[in-house]
Amino acid sequence: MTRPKSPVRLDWVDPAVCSLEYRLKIIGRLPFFRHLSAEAIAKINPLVHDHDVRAGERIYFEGDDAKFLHLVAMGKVKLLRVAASGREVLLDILHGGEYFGVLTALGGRIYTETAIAQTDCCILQISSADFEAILSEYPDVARHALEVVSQRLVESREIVQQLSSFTAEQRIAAALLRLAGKVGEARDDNVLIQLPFSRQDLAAMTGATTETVSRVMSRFAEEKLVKSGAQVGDDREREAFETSGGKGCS
Amino acid sequence: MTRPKSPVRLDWVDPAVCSLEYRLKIIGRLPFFRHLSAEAIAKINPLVHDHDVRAGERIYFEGDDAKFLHLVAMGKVKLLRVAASGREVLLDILHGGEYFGVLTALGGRIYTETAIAQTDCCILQISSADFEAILSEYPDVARHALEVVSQRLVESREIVQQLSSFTAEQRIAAALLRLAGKVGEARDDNVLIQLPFSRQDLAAMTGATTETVSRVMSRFAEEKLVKSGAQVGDDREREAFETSGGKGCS
DNA sequence: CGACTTTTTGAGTCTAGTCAAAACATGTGG
DNA sequence: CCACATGTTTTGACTAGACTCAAAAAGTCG
Repeated sequence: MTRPKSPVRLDWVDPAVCSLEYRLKIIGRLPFFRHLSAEAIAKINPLVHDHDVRAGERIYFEGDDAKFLHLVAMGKVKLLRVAASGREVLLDILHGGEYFGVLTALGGRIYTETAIAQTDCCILQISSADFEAILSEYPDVARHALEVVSQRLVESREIVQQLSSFTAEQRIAAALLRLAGKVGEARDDNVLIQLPFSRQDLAAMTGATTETVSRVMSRFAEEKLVKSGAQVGDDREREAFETSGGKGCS
Repeated sequence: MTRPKSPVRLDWVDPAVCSLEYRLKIIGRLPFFRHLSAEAIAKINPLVHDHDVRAGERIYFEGDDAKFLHLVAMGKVKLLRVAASGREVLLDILHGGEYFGVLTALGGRIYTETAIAQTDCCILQISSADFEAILSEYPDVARHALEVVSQRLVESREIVQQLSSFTAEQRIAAALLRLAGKVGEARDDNVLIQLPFSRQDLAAMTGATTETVSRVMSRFAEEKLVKSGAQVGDDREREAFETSGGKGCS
């Protein structure tokens, strides 16, 4: 276990949340299924297996047989790949309602990245075969999924552009803004990113080294652009932005 | 016009190819529609507008209103984004049967990248509204599209990993292998990439400068890993691989 | 042939990586 | 509660890979 346990559980998973009584509500709120009728949700419900995962645990490994489609019911999950050099590359951080695993379901494929619980999580799993059946029965699900995946492709290409054309400083700024937009909570005139998120994670997200991230973050802190740390009682790690614009962070 | 016209048209678009008589056949071969019945294709046919584009011409610009879904019937199209710094980033090179434009159709979005004909092309276009209608009428189209987009997401993330963890040399090698896999033609014990493809293009594809690409390619040529040039009469530009494995190109 | 573009090569510089050590946290057991 | 072990972050000095600038060489086309 490389990550120390947080002093406070940000996303404490109350066992009751994943109990049967709440599942219909959670499933019905997922982007994939939100548009479906209550009866349809009830029919899908028994196909969904829920699974509690503790922070730091692997949900699956790159290369494993892709038997399930996964949906984050609660908590945060990170997707990463490990290069031959041993370098970890953080591809995405997922939270409530987002899918991961494989949508290229036809044919038994393998996972192309590793999924790790960033916080304690509740994960919903649907077998590839069952998801195929759902797609056949409710064609609109495929259209919603198409929307979600297309959006993700656009984001991934945005990252490709940033990796190709930004300096380390710009990439780190862009990554923080991305996180702020995704998991940030508005706080007066700044944004709080409440995540157990190390310099290593940020380095893996920006194609930089931890040392470089540390130096850049120190510079940002000096310029009063961000604050970070496990401050203010309850928060494990936070980044608070004051001005945006600066440093040409597109 | 930054690119000189090629002495030989690699993908000369015979006007007849895009004539009515051939359209049904072409449309029926697209991955999106391949599985449909002849009658379905015939019904879709009138919704498809074909459009000849000369090498170097812009098909649309980043930021334009996304009114159409595009499909490459013939030729090669490159997708790129231009960073604030002016740096071009080449995101993908598309060929026969591949889509481009926007699949996040619901709601009038804009194109997130610029599309330029790399060779003379024949492009099929379907308006967003018509494509929506097709998705409703033939739900399997959405599933096939889902498959295609998911695959593209996996590829994009592969590139993210490479940009994050590879040296310039490795990125260039990986890009060549990617091109070889996609548009390469087997040739005895090597692969021919028959494309009008400048050092600039390769630089934009790998997040390197033209100078670095030139130096690396010279080194590869020295080691007899690749040959390149407008040699052998008809070919405008070619990369021929002998050994693969080398240099840790994953 | 001569204008133009692309590619190659060279020299100098700088960003970010590497290696190493100190400072800081966090959690444990005496 | 303190001292220690473990892991993370910060700082510093050095290095190197890739960029910039500049000019020559090679190709392309009218």
